[in-house]
Amino acid sequence: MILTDQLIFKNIAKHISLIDSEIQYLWSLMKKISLDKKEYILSQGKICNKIYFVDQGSLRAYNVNENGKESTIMFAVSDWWITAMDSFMNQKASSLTIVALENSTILELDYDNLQTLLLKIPKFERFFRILFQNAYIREQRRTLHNISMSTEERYVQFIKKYPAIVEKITQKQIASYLGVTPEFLSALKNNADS
Amino acid sequence: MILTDQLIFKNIAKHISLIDSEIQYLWSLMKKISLDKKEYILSQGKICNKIYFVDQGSLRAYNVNENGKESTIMFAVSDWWITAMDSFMNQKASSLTIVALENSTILELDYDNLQTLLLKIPKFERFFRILFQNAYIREQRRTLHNISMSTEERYVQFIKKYPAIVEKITQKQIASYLGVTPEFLSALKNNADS
DNA sequence: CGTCTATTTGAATGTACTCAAAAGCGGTGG
DNA sequence: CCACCGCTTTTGAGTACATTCAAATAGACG
Repeated sequence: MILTDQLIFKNIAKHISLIDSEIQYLWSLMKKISLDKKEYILSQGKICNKIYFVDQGSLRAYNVNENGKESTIMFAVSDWWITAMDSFMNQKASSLTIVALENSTILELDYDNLQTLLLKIPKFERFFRILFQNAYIREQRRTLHNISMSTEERYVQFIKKYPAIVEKITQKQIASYLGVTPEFLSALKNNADS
Repeated sequence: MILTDQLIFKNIAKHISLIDSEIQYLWSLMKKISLDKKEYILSQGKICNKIYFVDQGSLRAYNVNENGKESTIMFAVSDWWITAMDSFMNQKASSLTIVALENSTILELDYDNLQTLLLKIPKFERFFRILFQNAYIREQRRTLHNISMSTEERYVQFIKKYPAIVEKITQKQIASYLGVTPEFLSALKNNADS
Protein backbone atom coordinates (compact mmCIF):
# COMPACT_ATOMS: atom_id res chain seq x y z
CA MET A 1 0.00 0.00 0.00
CA ILE A 2 1.24 3.47 -0.86
CA LEU A 3 0.67 5.52 2.27
CA THR A 4 0.94 8.87 0.56
CA ASP A 5 -2.23 8.00 -1.34
CA GLN A 6 -4.09 8.04 1.94
CA LEU A 7 -6.27 11.11 2.22
CA ILE A 8 -4.83 11.99 5.61
CA PHE A 9 -1.34 12.46 4.21
CA LYS A 10 -2.61 14.72 1.49
CA ASN A 11 -4.38 16.63 4.24
CA ILE A 12 -1.20 16.95 6.29
CA ALA A 13 0.84 17.87 3.22
CA LYS A 14 -1.20 21.04 2.87
CA HIS A 15 0.74 22.46 5.80
CA ILE A 16 3.92 20.47 6.44
CA SER A 17 6.23 18.11 4.53
CA LEU A 18 6.92 14.68 5.90
CA ILE A 19 9.61 12.22 4.95
CA ASP A 20 8.80 8.55 4.47
CA SER A 21 9.84 7.47 7.94
CA GLU A 22 7.66 10.12 9.52
CA ILE A 23 4.72 9.01 7.43
CA GLN A 24 5.31 5.43 8.48
CA TYR A 25 5.58 6.48 12.08
CA LEU A 26 2.36 8.47 12.15
CA TRP A 27 0.59 5.65 10.36
CA SER A 28 1.76 3.25 13.06
CA LEU A 29 0.14 5.44 15.71
CA MET A 30 -3.21 5.65 14.00
CA LYS A 31 -5.96 3.13 13.65
CA LYS A 32 -8.46 2.90 10.83
CA ILE A 33 -12.00 2.25 11.99
CA SER A 34 -15.23 1.50 10.19
CA LEU A 35 -18.37 3.03 11.61
CA ASP A 36 -21.94 2.09 10.95
CA LYS A 37 -24.52 4.77 10.44
CA LYS A 38 -25.68 6.05 13.84
CA GLU A 39 -22.68 4.53 15.62
CA TYR A 40 -21.35 6.65 18.49
CA ILE A 41 -17.66 7.30 18.97
CA LEU A 42 -18.07 9.58 21.98
CA SER A 43 -20.83 10.13 24.51
CA GLN A 44 -21.43 13.32 26.44
CA GLY A 45 -19.98 13.04 29.95
CA LYS A 46 -17.14 10.71 28.94
CA ILE A 47 -13.56 11.81 28.47
CA CYS A 48 -12.66 12.02 24.81
CA ASN A 49 -9.47 10.08 24.28
CA LYS A 50 -9.06 10.47 20.54
CA ILE A 51 -8.88 12.91 17.73
CA TYR A 52 -10.40 11.69 14.48
CA PHE A 53 -9.73 12.24 10.81
CA VAL A 54 -12.66 11.49 8.51
CA ASP A 55 -11.53 9.35 5.58
CA GLN A 56 -14.96 8.59 4.16
CA GLY A 57 -18.43 9.44 5.35
CA SER A 58 -19.58 12.06 7.83
CA LEU A 59 -19.99 12.70 11.54
CA ARG A 60 -21.85 15.11 13.77
CA ALA A 61 -20.89 16.54 17.17
CA TYR A 62 -23.68 17.85 19.34
CA ASN A 63 -24.64 18.81 22.88
CA VAL A 64 -27.83 18.05 24.74
CA ASN A 65 -28.63 20.52 27.52
CA GLU A 66 -30.55 20.03 30.76
CA ASN A 67 -33.86 20.70 28.96
CA GLY A 68 -33.12 18.06 26.34
CA LYS A 69 -32.41 20.65 23.67
CA GLU A 70 -29.96 19.36 21.08
CA SER A 71 -27.39 21.77 19.59
CA THR A 72 -25.03 20.80 16.79
CA ILE A 73 -21.54 22.14 17.28
CA MET A 74 -20.02 20.80 14.09
CA PHE A 75 -20.32 18.42 11.18
CA ALA A 76 -17.29 16.69 9.73
CA VAL A 77 -17.12 15.22 6.25
CA SER A 78 -14.31 13.54 4.35
CA ASP A 79 -10.93 15.30 4.84
CA TRP A 80 -11.97 16.97 8.10
CA TRP A 81 -10.59 16.49 11.60
CA ILE A 82 -12.99 16.20 14.50
CA THR A 83 -12.81 15.73 18.26
CA ALA A 84 -14.34 17.18 21.41
CA MET A 85 -11.42 19.55 21.71
CA ASP A 86 -11.94 20.71 25.28
CA SER A 87 -12.38 17.18 26.54
CA PHE A 88 -9.57 15.72 24.47
CA MET A 89 -6.91 18.32 25.15
CA ASN A 90 -7.74 18.86 28.79
CA GLN A 91 -8.75 15.26 29.49
CA LYS A 92 -12.01 16.18 31.12
CA ALA A 93 -15.65 15.19 30.70
CA SER A 94 -17.01 15.97 27.27
CA SER A 95 -19.98 18.25 26.69
CA LEU A 96 -20.38 16.67 23.27
CA THR A 97 -21.57 13.45 21.69
CA ILE A 98 -20.10 12.42 18.33
CA VAL A 99 -22.00 10.11 16.01
CA ALA A 100 -21.68 8.82 12.45
CA LEU A 101 -24.28 10.24 10.05
CA GLU A 102 -23.66 7.37 7.62
CA ASN A 103 -21.36 4.38 7.25
CA SER A 104 -17.93 5.92 7.54
CA THR A 105 -14.25 5.13 7.83
CA ILE A 106 -12.17 7.23 10.14
CA LEU A 107 -8.64 7.30 11.47
CA GLU A 108 -8.14 7.73 15.16
CA LEU A 109 -5.15 9.04 17.09
CA ASP A 110 -5.27 8.75 20.82
CA TYR A 111 -4.19 11.32 23.37
CA ASP A 112 -0.98 9.62 24.47
CA ASN A 113 0.09 8.90 20.93
CA LEU A 114 -0.53 12.52 19.97
CA GLN A 115 1.67 13.71 22.84
CA THR A 116 4.39 11.32 21.75
CA LEU A 117 4.05 12.42 18.15
CA LEU A 118 4.34 16.09 19.10
CA LEU A 119 7.54 15.38 21.02
CA LYS A 120 9.12 13.11 18.44
CA ILE A 121 8.23 15.14 15.38
CA PRO A 122 7.89 18.80 16.35
CA LYS A 123 6.74 19.61 12.85
CA PHE A 124 3.37 18.35 14.04
CA GLU A 125 3.21 21.21 16.51
CA ARG A 126 3.22 23.39 13.43
CA PHE A 127 0.61 21.28 11.70
CA PHE A 128 -1.79 21.41 14.60
CA ARG A 129 -1.02 25.06 15.21
CA ILE A 130 -2.27 25.81 11.70
CA LEU A 131 -5.17 23.38 12.02
CA PHE A 132 -6.38 24.97 15.26
CA GLN A 133 -5.70 28.45 13.97
CA ASN A 134 -8.04 27.76 11.06
CA ALA A 135 -10.59 26.14 13.34
CA TYR A 136 -10.48 29.24 15.52
CA ILE A 137 -10.92 31.53 12.54
CA ARG A 138 -13.95 29.54 11.36
CA GLU A 139 -15.49 29.48 14.80
CA GLN A 140 -14.94 33.19 15.28
CA ARG A 141 -16.64 33.83 11.96
CA ARG A 142 -19.54 31.65 13.05
CA THR A 143 -19.84 33.69 16.24
CA LEU A 144 -19.92 36.90 14.23
CA HIS A 145 -22.67 35.47 12.04
CA ASN A 146 -24.62 34.28 15.08
CA ILE A 147 -24.65 37.70 16.70
CA SER A 148 -24.99 39.88 13.60
CA MET A 149 -27.09 38.08 10.99
CA SER A 150 -30.73 37.04 10.76
CA THR A 151 -31.59 33.35 10.91
CA GLU A 152 -32.56 33.46 7.25
CA GLU A 153 -29.20 34.91 6.25
CA ARG A 154 -27.38 32.31 8.31
CA TYR A 155 -29.40 29.53 6.75
CA VAL A 156 -28.70 30.69 3.19
CA GLN A 157 -25.07 31.20 4.04
CA PHE A 158 -24.75 27.70 5.51
CA ILE A 159 -26.23 25.83 2.58
CA LYS A 160 -24.15 27.87 0.17
CA LYS A 161 -20.90 27.42 2.09
CA TYR A 162 -21.23 23.75 3.00
CA PRO A 163 -23.07 21.97 0.18
CA ALA A 164 -21.12 18.76 0.87
CA ILE A 165 -22.52 18.73 4.39
CA VAL A 166 -26.05 19.76 3.45
CA GLU A 167 -26.52 16.74 1.23
CA LYS A 168 -25.85 14.40 4.15
CA ILE A 169 -27.98 15.92 6.88
CA THR A 170 -31.61 16.53 7.74
CA GLN A 171 -33.30 19.87 8.04
CA LYS A 172 -33.74 19.25 11.73
CA GLN A 173 -29.98 18.96 12.08
CA ILE A 174 -29.48 22.24 10.23
CA ALA A 175 -31.94 23.83 12.66
CA SER A 176 -29.94 22.47 15.60
CA TYR A 177 -26.76 23.93 14.06
CA LEU A 178 -28.39 27.33 13.57
CA GLY A 179 -29.96 27.26 17.02
CA VAL A 180 -33.61 27.45 15.98
CA THR A 181 -36.50 24.99 16.14
CA PRO A 182 -37.17 22.70 13.17
CA GLU A 183 -40.69 24.17 12.93
CA PHE A 184 -39.33 27.67 12.56
CA LEU A 185 -36.76 26.66 9.96
CA SER A 186 -39.44 24.90 7.97
CA ALA A 187 -41.66 27.98 7.98
CA LEU A 188 -38.72 30.20 7.11
CA LYS A 189 -37.80 28.07 4.08
CA ASN A 190 -41.32 28.17 2.70
CA ASN A 191 -41.50 31.94 3.09
CA ALA A 192 -38.16 32.37 1.34
CA ASP A 193 -39.30 30.37 -1.67
CA SER A 194 -42.26 32.65 -2.31
CA MET B 1 15.59 45.41 33.41
CA ILE B 2 14.72 41.84 34.24
CA LEU B 3 12.84 40.58 31.25
CA THR B 4 11.33 37.60 33.00
CA ASP B 5 9.37 40.04 35.14
CA GLN B 6 7.55 41.16 32.04
CA LEU B 7 4.00 39.86 32.02
CA ILE B 8 4.39 38.41 28.54
CA PHE B 9 7.12 36.02 29.66
CA LYS B 10 5.03 34.79 32.55
CA ASN B 11 2.27 34.27 30.01
CA ILE B 12 4.53 32.28 27.71
CA ALA B 13 5.97 30.29 30.60
CA LYS B 14 2.53 28.81 31.21
CA HIS B 15 3.07 26.64 28.14
CA ILE B 16 6.75 26.50 27.19
CA SER B 17 10.14 27.10 28.82
CA LEU B 18 12.52 29.58 27.32
CA ILE B 19 16.20 30.07 27.96
CA ASP B 20 17.64 33.56 28.42
CA SER B 21 18.81 33.96 24.86
CA GLU B 22 15.38 33.03 23.55
CA ILE B 23 13.75 35.54 25.83
CA GLN B 24 16.18 38.21 24.66
CA TYR B 25 15.49 37.29 21.07
CA LEU B 26 11.72 37.45 21.33
CA TRP B 27 12.00 40.73 23.20
CA SER B 28 14.08 42.15 20.34
CA LEU B 29 11.30 41.30 17.91
CA MET B 30 8.56 42.96 19.90
CA LYS B 31 7.74 46.59 20.41
CA LYS B 32 6.08 48.12 23.43
CA ILE B 33 3.43 50.68 22.56
CA SER B 34 1.35 53.07 24.61
CA LEU B 35 -2.21 53.62 23.51
CA ASP B 36 -4.58 56.39 24.45
CA LYS B 37 -8.15 55.59 25.26
CA LYS B 38 -10.11 55.28 22.00
CA GLU B 39 -6.96 54.88 19.93
CA TYR B 40 -7.30 52.46 17.01
CA ILE B 41 -4.65 49.86 16.23
CA LEU B 42 -6.54 48.27 13.34
CA SER B 43 -9.34 49.45 11.06
CA GLN B 44 -11.80 47.18 9.29
CA GLY B 45 -10.76 46.71 5.65
CA LYS B 46 -7.03 47.03 6.34
CA ILE B 47 -4.66 44.07 6.54
CA CYS B 48 -3.73 43.29 10.12
CA ASN B 49 0.06 43.09 10.34
CA LYS B 50 0.48 42.45 14.01
CA ILE B 51 -0.49 40.25 16.85
CA TYR B 52 -0.78 42.03 20.19
CA PHE B 53 -0.22 41.10 23.79
CA VAL B 54 -1.99 43.31 26.32
CA ASP B 55 0.38 44.35 29.07
CA GLN B 56 -1.88 46.89 30.78
CA GLY B 57 -5.33 48.16 29.91
CA SER B 58 -7.95 46.71 27.62
CA LEU B 59 -8.97 46.49 23.97
CA ARG B 60 -12.04 45.62 21.98
CA ALA B 61 -12.35 43.96 18.54
CA TYR B 62 -15.58 44.52 16.65
CA ASN B 63 -17.20 44.35 13.26
CA VAL B 64 -19.56 46.84 11.65
CA ASN B 65 -21.85 45.30 9.04
CA GLU B 66 -23.46 46.86 5.94
CA ASN B 67 -26.40 48.13 8.05
CA GLY B 68 -24.08 49.82 10.52
CA LYS B 69 -24.71 47.22 13.20
CA GLU B 70 -21.74 46.84 15.52
CA SER B 71 -20.85 43.36 16.84
CA THR B 72 -18.13 42.77 19.40
CA ILE B 73 -16.03 39.71 18.64
CA MET B 74 -13.77 39.87 21.65
CA PHE B 75 -12.44 41.94 24.50
CA ALA B 76 -8.83 41.64 25.64
CA VAL B 77 -7.59 42.67 29.05
CA SER B 78 -4.16 42.42 30.65
CA ASP B 79 -2.41 39.09 29.93
CA TRP B 80 -4.49 38.37 26.81
CA TRP B 81 -3.37 38.09 23.19
CA ILE B 82 -5.44 39.75 20.50
CA THR B 83 -5.35 40.13 16.73
CA ALA B 84 -7.70 39.89 13.77
CA MET B 85 -6.65 36.28 13.29
CA ASP B 86 -8.04 35.72 9.81
CA SER B 87 -6.54 38.92 8.51
CA PHE B 88 -3.23 38.48 10.28
CA MET B 89 -2.56 34.85 9.45
CA ASN B 90 -3.87 34.98 5.91
CA GLN B 91 -2.73 38.55 5.23
CA LYS B 92 -6.06 39.67 3.88
CA ALA B 93 -8.47 42.53 4.59
CA SER B 94 -9.74 42.55 8.15
CA SER B 95 -13.39 42.31 9.04
CA LEU B 96 -12.54 43.76 12.43
CA THR B 97 -11.58 47.04 14.03
CA ILE B 98 -9.50 46.98 17.21
CA VAL B 99 -9.56 49.90 19.63
CA ALA B 100 -8.26 50.68 23.12
CA LEU B 101 -10.99 50.90 25.77
CA GLU B 102 -8.66 52.89 28.05
CA ASN B 103 -5.05 54.05 28.13
CA SER B 104 -3.11 50.85 27.59
CA THR B 105 0.31 49.45 26.97
CA ILE B 106 0.65 46.60 24.54
CA LEU B 107 3.41 44.59 22.94
CA GLU B 108 3.23 44.05 19.21
CA LEU B 109 4.80 41.34 17.08
CA ASP B 110 4.54 41.75 13.36
CA TYR B 111 3.79 39.08 10.81
CA ASP B 112 7.28 38.70 9.38
CA ASN B 113 8.87 38.61 12.81
CA LEU B 114 6.41 35.93 13.91
CA GLN B 115 7.29 33.80 10.89
CA THR B 116 10.97 34.22 11.68
CA LEU B 117 10.38 33.41 15.31
CA LEU B 118 8.48 30.23 14.44
CA LEU B 119 11.35 29.07 12.23
CA LYS B 120 14.15 30.00 14.61
CA ILE B 121 12.53 28.73 17.80
CA PRO B 122 10.12 25.92 16.94
CA LYS B 123 9.01 25.81 20.56
CA PHE B 124 6.85 28.77 19.62
CA GLU B 125 4.90 26.55 17.27
CA ARG B 126 3.93 24.67 20.38
CA PHE B 127 3.13 27.83 22.27
CA PHE B 128 0.84 29.15 19.59
CA ARG B 129 -0.65 25.71 19.02
CA ILE B 130 -1.78 25.71 22.63
CA LEU B 131 -2.82 29.36 22.51
CA PHE B 132 -4.99 28.80 19.43
CA GLN B 133 -6.29 25.50 20.74
CA ASN B 134 -7.57 27.32 23.83
CA ALA B 135 -8.96 30.14 21.73
CA TYR B 136 -10.81 27.57 19.63
CA ILE B 137 -12.20 25.85 22.70
CA ARG B 138 -13.46 29.15 24.09
CA GLU B 139 -14.98 30.18 20.80
CA GLN B 140 -16.66 26.81 20.36
CA ARG B 141 -18.13 27.15 23.84
CA ARG B 142 -19.38 30.61 22.94
CA THR B 143 -21.06 29.17 19.84
CA LEU B 144 -22.75 26.51 21.93
CA HIS B 145 -24.02 29.17 24.32
CA ASN B 146 -25.22 31.34 21.44
CA ILE B 147 -27.31 28.58 19.93
CA SER B 148 -28.53 26.87 23.09
CA MET B 149 -29.03 29.48 25.84
CA SER B 150 -31.42 32.39 26.34
CA THR B 151 -30.06 35.93 26.18
CA GLU B 152 -30.59 36.28 29.89
CA GLU B 153 -28.56 33.16 30.64
CA ARG B 154 -25.78 34.35 28.35
CA TYR B 155 -25.73 37.74 30.03
CA VAL B 156 -25.50 36.29 33.53
CA GLN B 157 -22.86 33.85 32.38
CA PHE B 158 -20.77 36.60 30.80
CA ILE B 159 -20.69 38.91 33.80
CA LYS B 160 -19.90 35.99 36.07
CA LYS B 161 -17.15 34.58 33.86
CA TYR B 162 -15.45 37.82 32.89
CA PRO B 163 -15.72 40.26 35.82
CA ALA B 164 -12.37 41.84 34.88
CA ILE B 165 -13.81 42.74 31.49
CA VAL B 166 -17.21 43.85 32.76
CA GLU B 167 -15.72 46.56 34.93
CA LYS B 168 -14.10 48.18 31.90
CA ILE B 169 -16.92 48.20 29.40
CA THR B 170 -20.33 49.74 28.85
CA GLN B 171 -23.63 47.93 28.81
CA LYS B 172 -23.95 48.79 25.15
CA GLN B 173 -20.73 46.91 24.47
CA ILE B 174 -22.00 43.89 26.37
CA ALA B 175 -25.13 44.02 24.20
CA SER B 176 -22.98 44.08 21.06
CA TYR B 177 -21.05 41.06 22.36
CA LEU B 178 -24.26 39.16 23.08
CA GLY B 179 -25.82 40.18 19.77
CA VAL B 180 -28.84 42.05 21.12
CA THR B 181 -29.83 45.72 21.16
CA PRO B 182 -28.84 47.92 24.11
CA GLU B 183 -32.54 48.67 24.69
CA PHE B 184 -33.35 45.01 25.03
CA LEU B 185 -30.45 44.32 27.38
CA SER B 186 -31.48 47.23 29.55
CA ALA B 187 -35.04 45.94 29.82
CA LEU B 188 -33.81 42.43 30.49
CA LYS B 189 -31.58 43.57 33.36
CA ASN B 190 -34.41 45.41 35.05
CA ASN B 191 -36.72 42.43 34.76
CA ALA B 192 -34.08 40.12 36.22
CA ASP B 193 -33.60 42.32 39.28
CA SER B 194 -37.26 42.12 40.23
C1' DC C 1 -46.98 -2.88 4.83
C1' DG C 2 -46.41 -0.72 9.17
C1' DT C 3 -43.64 2.05 12.22
C1' DC C 4 -40.85 5.72 13.37
C1' DT C 5 -39.08 10.09 12.55
C1' DA C 6 -38.96 14.30 9.85
C1' DT C 7 -41.47 17.96 7.92
C1' DT C 8 -45.27 20.99 7.45
C1' DT C 9 -49.05 23.90 9.06
C1' DG C 10 -51.43 26.78 12.26
C1' DA C 11 -52.81 29.15 16.58
C1' DA C 12 -51.35 31.19 20.79
C1' DT C 13 -47.60 33.07 23.41
C1' DG C 14 -43.20 34.89 24.42
C1' DT C 15 -38.86 37.10 22.93
C1' DA C 16 -36.50 40.76 20.63
C1' DC C 17 -36.37 44.80 17.58
C1' DT C 18 -37.52 49.59 15.97
C1' DC C 19 -38.48 54.11 16.82
C1' DA C 20 -39.02 57.87 19.80
C1' DA C 21 -38.34 60.41 23.82
C1' DA C 22 -36.73 61.22 28.49
C1' DA C 23 -33.34 60.76 32.00
C1' DG C 24 -28.59 59.98 33.52
C1' DC C 25 -23.65 60.57 33.26
C1' DG C 26 -18.97 61.94 31.98
C1' DG C 27 -15.98 64.93 29.85
C1' DT C 28 -14.80 69.50 28.19
C1' DG C 29 -14.51 74.33 27.87
C1' DG C 30 -15.56 78.70 29.62
C1' DC D 1 -16.54 74.94 39.37
C1' DC D 2 -20.39 75.02 36.69
C1' DA D 3 -22.88 74.59 32.34
C1' DC D 4 -23.25 72.37 28.32
C1' DC D 5 -22.71 68.66 25.03
C1' DG D 6 -22.72 64.08 23.47
C1' DC D 7 -23.33 59.52 24.43
C1' DT D 8 -25.42 55.85 27.31
C1' DT D 9 -29.21 54.05 29.63
C1' DT D 10 -33.99 53.74 30.49
C1' DT D 11 -38.88 53.49 29.33
C1' DG D 12 -42.75 52.54 26.44
C1' DA D 13 -45.64 51.52 22.38
C1' DG D 14 -46.02 49.02 18.24
C1' DT D 15 -44.24 45.40 15.22
C1' DA D 16 -41.57 41.42 13.81
C1' DC D 17 -39.21 37.23 14.90
C1' DA D 18 -39.19 32.79 17.14
C1' DT D 19 -41.09 29.27 20.31
C1' DT D 20 -44.50 25.98 22.07
C1' DC D 21 -47.91 22.76 21.45
C1' DA D 22 -50.78 20.04 18.66
C1' DA D 23 -52.05 17.66 14.70
C1' DA D 24 -51.68 16.31 9.88
C1' DT D 25 -48.71 14.83 6.11
C1' DA D 26 -44.74 12.95 4.10
C1' DG D 27 -40.55 10.01 3.91
C1' DA D 28 -37.30 6.51 5.29
C1' DC D 29 -36.44 2.04 6.69
C1' DG D 30 -36.95 -2.55 8.23
